[in-house]
Amino acid sequence: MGATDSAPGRGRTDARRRAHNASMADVARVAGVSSQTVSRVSNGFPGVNEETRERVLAAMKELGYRPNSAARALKRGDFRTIGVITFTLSTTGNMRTLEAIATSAAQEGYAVTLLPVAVPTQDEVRGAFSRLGELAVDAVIVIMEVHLLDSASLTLPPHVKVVVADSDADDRYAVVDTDQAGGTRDAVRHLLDHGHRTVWHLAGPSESFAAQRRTDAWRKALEAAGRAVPPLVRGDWSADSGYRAGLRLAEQDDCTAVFAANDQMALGLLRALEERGRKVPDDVSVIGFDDIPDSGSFQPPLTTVHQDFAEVGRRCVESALRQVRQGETEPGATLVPTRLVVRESTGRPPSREGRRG
Amino acid sequence: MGATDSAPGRGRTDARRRAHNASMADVARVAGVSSQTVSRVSNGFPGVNEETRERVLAAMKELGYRPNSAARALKRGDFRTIGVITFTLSTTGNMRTLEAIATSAAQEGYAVTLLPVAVPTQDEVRGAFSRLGELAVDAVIVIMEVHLLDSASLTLPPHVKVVVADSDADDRYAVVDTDQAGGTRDAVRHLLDHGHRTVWHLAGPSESFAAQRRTDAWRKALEAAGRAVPPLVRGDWSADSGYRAGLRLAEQDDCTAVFAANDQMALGLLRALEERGRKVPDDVSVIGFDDIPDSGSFQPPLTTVHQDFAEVGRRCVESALRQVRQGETEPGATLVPTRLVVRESTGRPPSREGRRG
DNA sequence: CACCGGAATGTTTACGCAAACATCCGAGCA
DNA sequence: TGCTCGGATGTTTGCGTAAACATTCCGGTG
Repeated sequence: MGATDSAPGRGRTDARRRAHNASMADVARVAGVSSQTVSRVSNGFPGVNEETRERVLAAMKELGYRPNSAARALKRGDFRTIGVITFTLSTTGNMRTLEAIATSAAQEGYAVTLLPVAVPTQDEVRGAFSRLGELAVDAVIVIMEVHLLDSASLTLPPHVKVVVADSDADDRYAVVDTDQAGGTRDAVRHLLDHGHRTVWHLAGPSESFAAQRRTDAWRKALEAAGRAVPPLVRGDWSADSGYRAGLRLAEQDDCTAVFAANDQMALGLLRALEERGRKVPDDVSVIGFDDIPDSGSFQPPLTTVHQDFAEVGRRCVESALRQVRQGETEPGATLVPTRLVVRESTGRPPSREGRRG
Repeated sequence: MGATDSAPGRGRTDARRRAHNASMADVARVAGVSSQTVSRVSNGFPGVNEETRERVLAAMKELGYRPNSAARALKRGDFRTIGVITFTLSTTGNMRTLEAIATSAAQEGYAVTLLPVAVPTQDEVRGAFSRLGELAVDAVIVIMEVHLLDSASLTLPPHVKVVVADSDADDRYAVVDTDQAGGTRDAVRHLLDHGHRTVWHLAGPSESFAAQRRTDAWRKALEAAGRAVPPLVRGDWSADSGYRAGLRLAEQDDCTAVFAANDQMALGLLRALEERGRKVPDDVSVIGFDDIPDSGSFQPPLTTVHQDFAEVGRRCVESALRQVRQGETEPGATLVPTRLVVRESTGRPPSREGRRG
């Protein structure tokens, strides 16, 4: 019953964290100015005498003043924050993109908040989108297959701007994507140029748009070159699925070149081929996609298509902020180019005799 | 003049986003109650007639009402947000930890905002910490070597709670760490149990505390078993550094077992040994640390120490929220156990003849 | 029948900031 | 001298919410 802390029953109003950061009013008092002047200094606005400004700055420093972002957001109507919706971070690509987003955003004075989606179902995604309304963000970047949210019932707060990374181009949104088709074309041509008659394809899961586009581009590149299109082999992005597919491919002795839709599957593929006694690149050439950091250490080092995730992230932020600042959405796609990284897993096909009818 | 409201030069006061989300007042008007009642419904407080509550809920739905988090934060004095400070996301561990943090936080109704630090220097880190004050977070989780911020000059807003993940135990903060020592001990014992006379160690960079602890534990485990402690070989976590170290290790024919401080270096090591004709596991056993997803697809599949990053993330959030809720810091370390995953890269040493003096 | 107690609901207020508007003051000019 | 003009600064106001406090209305009670 005793007044432990200070006055009894003082009825701490609101903020139980009293002893907290100094407010503008505190600074104003110390500096002997009005809080409005403090505000001007704090925001670097003109119209403050140099001498006054310094007095205010000194007071700020003395009190350890930090603007309260909640009050700012409430007053200004924006949060200086970008949300990132993602299903999983466990792919190199998503992660690197996220990292670039965070860095670029930070440079612009924006924070990044993560909105993880537990299961990639429409409901979950829709849930994430609707939570958005109360989630203190000015824009969202979606790193995820967007067909998950193509339902028309999707309602998201009208002021939240959306950018979609690395996914299908829904024309309602701004999309930033790697040039999947270009990268694939380069990969296929690289193999054909080495003399392979055709190129097999270890595709990613059919639900993935990125996988779909690589597959389409692969088929198109072969057709354009007048080559036969071998049957499709599918994996699920994992090294293990690549291994399993590799066991099957090792049986096809007319298979001299494989384009794997990502590096991890290529890793499994290499192991399967090795196990089955098919030498890479002497018997079979293998090319991947992504250029994950380890791919130079595969056995043999993997030739692959480098994706510039950092650039993707950067452009996502760029587009998001442009939309926020202009106050209007900006649908349309941006393509980030890829680069072929030639290492040791590709070479000429084995000489012809013995195969063929 | 003018005065219509949409007159030219209307000077929209504050929030230029007028047509925005409905506010409590709007809901109150529609439901025919006071905004306070709306607040009570919104927060699930008692003392509202069931019938009234439903009327309010209906109004909310009709208007698509979403509480404004800025106003909430301002009023309540907390942000329901956890910040994560990290240097890079490009290691599997950091990334998986981050993912678990985001998921756990979401379950508790907390958002996660990312605070990337460009360069891991003290100044940068200190900068990140001081920005924290205005950065709308109630707690921070640091995924980073803390010795970067051991400077006493580090001042962070007094109300922000700190949890340090996977790093050294500074007794000012709560620390959640993987049981590096235990995992290392298991790895070394596993090899010794297979009959190896001693175990070499491919260490991580000396700046890393995690690396340091693995090295210490490795040495201690060997000493405890009365074995010789071979010279230390150092890498920098990358597969490539593992490869380079592997080339050197391949020269040591008394080296029959290597404990690599992470899986990526083990990957490079495997390649180097393979290239030099040293069979794994017949000539040399290799064991890693981390159990990254691909390690089961290495050649051969890698025996390694599994780290439960998800659990680390979860406990970080747990500790952070406990601190936030109790309003006081809670220094002390928590250890998350590891698990040995035995695959095919470890076995008995080759028979002795031919070696030895 | 005046009164009490408590549930349901309403009114006031303040959170920290910044836009809008108001004021003050000295320099320049007729 | 009286006036305007513009830079420097102060005052008022409101953003959306929720705590604190006030009011209303009810059945039950002495």
